[in-house]
Amino acid sequence: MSSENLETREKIMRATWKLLEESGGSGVRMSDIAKAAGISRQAVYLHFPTRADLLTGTARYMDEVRNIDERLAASRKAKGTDRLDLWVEAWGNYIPEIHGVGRALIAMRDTDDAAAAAWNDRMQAVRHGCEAAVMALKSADRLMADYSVEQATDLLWALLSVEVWEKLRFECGWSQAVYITAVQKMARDSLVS
Amino acid sequence: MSSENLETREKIMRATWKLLEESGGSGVRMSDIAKAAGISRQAVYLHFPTRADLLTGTARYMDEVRNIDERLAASRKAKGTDRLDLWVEAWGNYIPEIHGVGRALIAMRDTDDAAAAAWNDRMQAVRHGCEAAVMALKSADRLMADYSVEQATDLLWALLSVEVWEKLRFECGWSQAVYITAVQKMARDSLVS
DNA sequence: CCTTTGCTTGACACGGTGTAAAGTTGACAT
DNA sequence: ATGTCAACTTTACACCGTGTCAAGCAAAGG
Repeated sequence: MSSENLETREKIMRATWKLLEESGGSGVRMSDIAKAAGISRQAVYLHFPTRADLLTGTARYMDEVRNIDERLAASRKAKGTDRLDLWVEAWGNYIPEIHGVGRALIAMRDTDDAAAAAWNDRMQAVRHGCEAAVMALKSADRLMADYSVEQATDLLWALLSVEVWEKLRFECGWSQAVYITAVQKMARDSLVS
Repeated sequence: MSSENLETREKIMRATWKLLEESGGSGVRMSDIAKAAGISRQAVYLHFPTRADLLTGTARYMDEVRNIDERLAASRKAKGTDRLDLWVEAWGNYIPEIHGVGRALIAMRDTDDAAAAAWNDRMQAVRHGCEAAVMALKSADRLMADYSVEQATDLLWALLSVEVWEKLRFECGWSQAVYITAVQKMARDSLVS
């Protein structure tokens, strides 16, 4: 019952995840999700009061299932330039997995404050990763002279944004592997002295 | 009458422009535009059958008024590295002026094919500018060894995207001047050998 | 004076989100 | 066996923004 409750909640989030992944993050309605989860549309609203709640809930759920913390941990052990490379690789390889939900949240940002807050929150976490990588450079005295830590963090963060990933992967037709190596190189060339 | 016609059309586009600029490109409805233009909502549809038509029409109108071709021409005369710097500056300084309409078109991309096509078309023009700048580097034998012209173009194009500009200017709080110099430097560091 | 053109007014269809209320079903407790 | 509670279903509807439709009005211009 309470377990049934959790199972349904999970079914909804899995359906959301799947549909958003398949569609690239657009054109997925609440009714589509309900149908895919095998329940009524209203049941979805019973578990998630609004669309934004569903999306953020699903995003959290994905982090949990995919164990984001652990996957990003590897880069934390490295020093200096290695850390930058590993960070780019770790986050860059995580983007494709969250892309669908990310795109949906980004699309809602304009009209829905809750969605905007949820996405900003997640991106703030990414920024911390960027900052840590930049700090590692600074500690090794390899940070490009002209930039402050903050500026370098901002640049790296923008370079690693989902939007840039989308452009390169889809509009430019890059493979994921090429994306990773090119962005690693670009980060090195522009941030490491 | 036919001149009255043109005047009304222009009034609509000016209102669209103004409202989108003020709002940052979101939350502007057809009725808001009509009110701002001092006409009825239906009159807007008389001149622009759909929202996408209005946005693309306004974008074209802005190019015309702001004389984009001429402004981007300056960079075309320069050679090698200078050309890259000038191109980044020219386009980078044009972004804030088209940002409102751009944001609105980007927001419609997911649901409206016409909007997507219009925006892609404009971005393709920007890509050509990027390509020309990269070719100039190549001609001067200063293009970073590891990249093909196409790859370098893609990278520069992504770096110069409206989305990156938005992130740095608004989310990171950069000034326009800092944005220009930092992106110029980043482009040089990563594309010039 | 009559037609055409540009606009207004008011009504309405549609799609998607979110709400409200009454009904069904099954688990569990007494 | 009976009653209760929770999860879910069904149906209906409000709201908003886009886009459509039709009738009417006012002014320019033959």
